[in-house]
Amino acid sequence: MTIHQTPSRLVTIADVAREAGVGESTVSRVLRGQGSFSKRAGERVLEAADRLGYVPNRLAGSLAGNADSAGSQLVGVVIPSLTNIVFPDLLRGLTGALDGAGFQSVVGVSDYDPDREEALVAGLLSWRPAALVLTGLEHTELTVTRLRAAGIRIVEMIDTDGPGLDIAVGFSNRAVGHASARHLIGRGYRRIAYVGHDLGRDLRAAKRLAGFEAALAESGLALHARELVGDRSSAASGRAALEALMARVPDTDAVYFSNDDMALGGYFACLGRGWAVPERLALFGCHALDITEAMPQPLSTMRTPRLAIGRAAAEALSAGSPPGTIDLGFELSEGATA
Amino acid sequence: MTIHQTPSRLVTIADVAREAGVGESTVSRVLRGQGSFSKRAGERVLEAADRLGYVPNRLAGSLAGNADSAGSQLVGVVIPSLTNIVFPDLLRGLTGALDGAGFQSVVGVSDYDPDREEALVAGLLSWRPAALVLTGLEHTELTVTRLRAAGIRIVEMIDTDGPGLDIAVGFSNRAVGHASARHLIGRGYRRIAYVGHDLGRDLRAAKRLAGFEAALAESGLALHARELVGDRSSAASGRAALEALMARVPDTDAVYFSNDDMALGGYFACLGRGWAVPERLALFGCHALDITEAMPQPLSTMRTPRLAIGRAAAEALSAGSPPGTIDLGFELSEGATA
DNA sequence: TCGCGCTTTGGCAGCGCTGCCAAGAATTTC
DNA sequence: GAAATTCTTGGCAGCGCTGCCAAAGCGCGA
Repeated sequence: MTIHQTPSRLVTIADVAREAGVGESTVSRVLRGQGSFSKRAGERVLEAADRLGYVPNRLAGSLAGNADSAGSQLVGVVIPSLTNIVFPDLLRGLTGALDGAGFQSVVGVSDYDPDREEALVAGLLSWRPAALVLTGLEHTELTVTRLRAAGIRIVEMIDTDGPGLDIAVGFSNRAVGHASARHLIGRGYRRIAYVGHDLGRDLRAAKRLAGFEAALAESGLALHARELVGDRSSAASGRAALEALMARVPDTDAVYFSNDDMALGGYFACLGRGWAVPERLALFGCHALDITEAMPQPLSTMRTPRLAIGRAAAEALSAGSPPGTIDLGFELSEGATA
Repeated sequence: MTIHQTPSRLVTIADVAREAGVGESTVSRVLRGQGSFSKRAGERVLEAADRLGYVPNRLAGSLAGNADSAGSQLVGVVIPSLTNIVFPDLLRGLTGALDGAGFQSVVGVSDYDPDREEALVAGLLSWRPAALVLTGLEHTELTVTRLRAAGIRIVEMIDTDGPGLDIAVGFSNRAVGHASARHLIGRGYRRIAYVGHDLGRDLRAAKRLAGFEAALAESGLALHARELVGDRSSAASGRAALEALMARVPDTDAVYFSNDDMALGGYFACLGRGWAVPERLALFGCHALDITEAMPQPLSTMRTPRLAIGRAAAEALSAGSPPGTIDLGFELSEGATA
């Protein structure tokens, strides 16, 4: 092994062409396996490229390529959070499938802030991505304008309760909330409370609650109580919120949580206080996180197809699906807590 | 609002120059706030850019810019997993700080596979990133060769047990394992078992175990038993593995888990079986995930500075820190399970 | 009014790559 | 054997931007 000096200039296609004794275009064709070239040329180029340690410069490639529209093979992704495991799951499905199709993901985290999303979208667009994948259907006016002007494919993940900009992949959060309430009502619970995190920011959770309350109303019921924590969704918040709720409204017989991690915290509160679940208090979550399946009593929750959403988003993009909504549904995970 | 046709050609700097009645260079200077230009020119350019909805093309910018080395403002990131919350945490710290410094992250997930990492690194390098951020110190030979040849800054996160390529930010996994064992020994446990996931892939977990066993050996002890699941780390795996272990070696008095989520699964197993924690069985985890702090008995574990590692990585890059290792340490989270 | 030094400005050559085109080589057809 | 067809190939323009340079504009003292 030789001492390696940082080369003053990286190897370019011209270097490879010289080394292989062919023209630049030939190198380009061989390296992309496109167009026609002789076997001999192919071998020489590949050999030369290896010998020089050539790494193509996609920046240049994308710039030169089809300059009209989607130049690059980058896909911009904006998710609201990495804390809530829901979004890493989405990301996993997305990047997994995107990788397979030869795309790279540029990721931004908006922290549930529309203005932050706006800034991220602007930044991402400057890389001339082939497409942009966002979370949710709500965006600032400027964001929408920019997205329209960019003339690229847009995917909005996780929410199908409303018109999308281009392709929407997800499920109806309203329907999830509605079905959750139906389940609790069916089980005979009547004094049902809600425990959630900041609704102003997490609009999907707000939609679930709206669907939930609608179902209650259909049965002549109303939310027995609600306890909101300003914080982001977490087990600790769920635990604290449930304890606060029960101190305030002790005759509550079931609780609907904004999220499984909140519900897990609630379960911990019950364990700590010795409240029998579901006899004393029933718990119902959302999303069916892996963790809640390992609980002594598996959590009653709604399984949402997070991985599949990410994958479907990627597939819709690489397949060039027409605009529209792809509803992947959800499924009751019966569990043993409600 | 007018009907918006996808423009056949996106607005370029030349369009802005024409609209503003100035030269291209002036537009470039104004837009980047670099070099000198008159107030008047500045205003006209900004106005024109807004009017046309100009979005700079960073592809072109990076290509033209300082072509010698770190052209772009992209930073490549490779993490092994998004399932294990440890990595989203790293990513969060990283992207947060990187955003602040004007970088965008291109993310790849290697799934703990060195060959996959190799492919991802090759792919990321083709975007001529300003730097690359990897996880762990172990890479294929070809990966190392390519990284060296790229002549860019490299950060390796989370592991400081060995020589890094450039900048390493993290903590000593060996030391974590060692300290965990010291704690258990100090508490009087002697029949200590290990429950973990696939060690061949998660090399950091393997290093922790090595440190753990070394500490045991220093006290004249050895691992009482070990139970490995081929699966990835999860609460369900932890639960199943602990039950299998206890069926096999029932006199175990403490268990060291590869990870907090495995430990949480173990805790659930204890709850289900009615094993008193820590009297019948002590549990010790790793990483101090948020969730485990909300448990009725907080998990005894090691708090690792995941967010800080991501942040420190970003800062080392933007500050142009010299090569070397940044050890952020770790901290015992005493909890109540061991 | 002129000349000097400073600020401001526009033109132009690339950055590395791909698409297009036309020329040359190889192959086939009659 | 000549013409027609196909396959290979290299040259060159240009993607949108920035850096460099020289020219133009400006302020001010002599």
